[in-house]
Amino acid sequence: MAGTDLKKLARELNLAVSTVSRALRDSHEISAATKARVKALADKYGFRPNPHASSLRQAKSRTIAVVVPEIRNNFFSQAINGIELVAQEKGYHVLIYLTHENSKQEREVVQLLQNGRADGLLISVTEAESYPHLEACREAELPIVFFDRVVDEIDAPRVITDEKLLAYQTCRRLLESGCERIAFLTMAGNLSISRHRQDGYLQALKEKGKEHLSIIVECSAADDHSREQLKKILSGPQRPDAVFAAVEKLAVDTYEVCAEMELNIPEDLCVAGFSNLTVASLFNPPLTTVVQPAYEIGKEAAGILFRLIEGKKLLPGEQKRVLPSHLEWRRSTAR
Amino acid sequence: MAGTDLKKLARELNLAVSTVSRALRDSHEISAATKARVKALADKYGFRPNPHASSLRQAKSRTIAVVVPEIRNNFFSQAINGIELVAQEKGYHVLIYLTHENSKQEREVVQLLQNGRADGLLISVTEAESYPHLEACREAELPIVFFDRVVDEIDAPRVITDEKLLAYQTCRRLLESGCERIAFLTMAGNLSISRHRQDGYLQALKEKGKEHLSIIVECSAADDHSREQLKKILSGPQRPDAVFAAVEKLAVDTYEVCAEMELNIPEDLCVAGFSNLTVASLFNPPLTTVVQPAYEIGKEAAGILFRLIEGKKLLPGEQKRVLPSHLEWRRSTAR
DNA sequence: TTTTTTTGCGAAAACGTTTGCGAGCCGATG
DNA sequence: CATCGGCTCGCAAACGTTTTCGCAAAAAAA
Repeated sequence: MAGTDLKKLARELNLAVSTVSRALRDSHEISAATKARVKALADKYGFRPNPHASSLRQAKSRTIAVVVPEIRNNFFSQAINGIELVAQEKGYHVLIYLTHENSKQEREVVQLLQNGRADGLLISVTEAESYPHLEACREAELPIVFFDRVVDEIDAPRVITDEKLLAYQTCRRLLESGCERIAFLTMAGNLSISRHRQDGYLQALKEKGKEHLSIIVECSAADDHSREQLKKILSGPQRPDAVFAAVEKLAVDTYEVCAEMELNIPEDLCVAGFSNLTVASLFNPPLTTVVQPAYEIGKEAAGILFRLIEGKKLLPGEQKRVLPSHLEWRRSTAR
Repeated sequence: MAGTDLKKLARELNLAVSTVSRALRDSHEISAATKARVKALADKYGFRPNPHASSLRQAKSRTIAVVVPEIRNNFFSQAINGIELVAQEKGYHVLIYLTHENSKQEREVVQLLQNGRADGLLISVTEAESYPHLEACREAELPIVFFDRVVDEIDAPRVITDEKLLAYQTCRRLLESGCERIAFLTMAGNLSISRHRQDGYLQALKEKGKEHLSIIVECSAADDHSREQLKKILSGPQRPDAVFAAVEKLAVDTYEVCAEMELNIPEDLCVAGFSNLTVASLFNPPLTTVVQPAYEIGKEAAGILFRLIEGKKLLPGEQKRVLPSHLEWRRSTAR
């Protein structure tokens, strides 16, 4: 019922408000008999303590916030799935904020969390020159855990993947199967993930002595821009014979551009990329992907955040957790 | 800063707490001069009013809750995208709850919202015999708006699509292009969307006088079960020559089962289905889909919810809003 | 001038919980 | 018998806002 509060219960039971409160929270200083009486009535009315009053009094919200660039992205939606699972187990609530790759929005949103709205923050950052809002969280003693897109300068636990390794392995295999000119497609790029993946790409080239053949294509977040970029590259004089996409969207864009330009994958162009598309194997041709354990990342990050919130010591490996991705080699890279 | 509250500001400015509060909220009874003084200091400290105190006092949380069966589903993640956009514009926060198609969880989660944690609820329900928790919301005067999966018995605004029409059109076109035995794949079924889509399917069959050839396959939510079901149907004596999937997952399952059974789409089996996969055109073969305007549904539903929250009158069409889907006819249904 | 209105601000009560402390009561212990 | 300690429970103070009311002083009207 809407209008039930402790006062009403207390009146009806001839008890003090404090007694009712304690009874409901199973305090040891309340007799079993009254506990039963209280709980019975509370049940009857379907009483739920007002969360704002509780949060105000206890200075904790039983709520965590998740900030991600976007949600129409399998990686993030899977991660959120993991996060929500853990949160629900813990009896916590989950606030979601989307920044749409806009660092100003990210700043504003994070500011809103400072004053107790959330007990902790899980964030996959968007690109920016600096992150004062995250520093502010540290000062406000709001626990943060990064996942996937981290910022190195800020001292907070992070859950990431061995992306550099997998970028390296993927590119090496491309080279070994005969690709000569691999283009690396990346989002505008000072992001941790872009850097790491690019490092892996370059390492593979270097190892094969083909560093001078590197082609790095920076695509902006704008929808059409990346396709225009791609078209230019693919119709240029020295067309690459493979592309390695740092993010899912760019792999998909490549397929679309190839269709438009009537290029055949993999004959004319091998395509591989980081992606959590569960349907990559249904593509024409099936798309070679590096898939990250998004769900596990979410669970892991949430788990660490809760340990922080509960003031527990972090386990040795938890300050920087690296989860293994894996490579699904499919026909889009068959030479 | 963490420890800034009205009291601190008031002390430092030689003002009363109430004056500071009013100044920050641009009350007309505060002079421009003091407003400026107050705001300057508040800015300096980066003061944010404690949301729990505000919510407690004002009996509103500036938060809405979104309850969906799952998030690893393009329809829902796109819808959430739209919802979040509107909410952020309005300065509202968004709580997310996943029910994983579990009606008990849905009930529990919705109970938690009763006591002011959220000012409104956007829900796409999971199947259940009854929905007492939603009735309770109405009694608690918590505004609800349904989207996509609605429950007819409950009197609340709903945003849906013309799914029956599109199911009908799709099946008709399948029949007209020569399919004889169309199987309708659906999730366990008393859900509004299942019923409506099935109605469209049956209507098409009836119109062509083939109602007796209907094949309705109820697949459970369990992952493997639906594939087993499919295999049985497709290896039976009277194999269907087309399937129409009521939900995305079943269309994908069909592709996988066909691959396993070495059935060719569309030669051996036409496939179509409701789906918001943006990459359906990249499938092998490109998948014919009925795509719903998920993003717009989210925006629309959120808009209506806010009108409810703000106590405004609903516009005539808003009690039941039907948005148009559209059919993307592709090679998976080419005969 | 006096009266009324307006302007700007302060004191204090609320919102619904949780919690420190103290009070009464009981049985047990000295 | 006096004291003590353990059980239950009530009183009241918090938590940080918002808001009602009231009160002066200044401005306007008389």
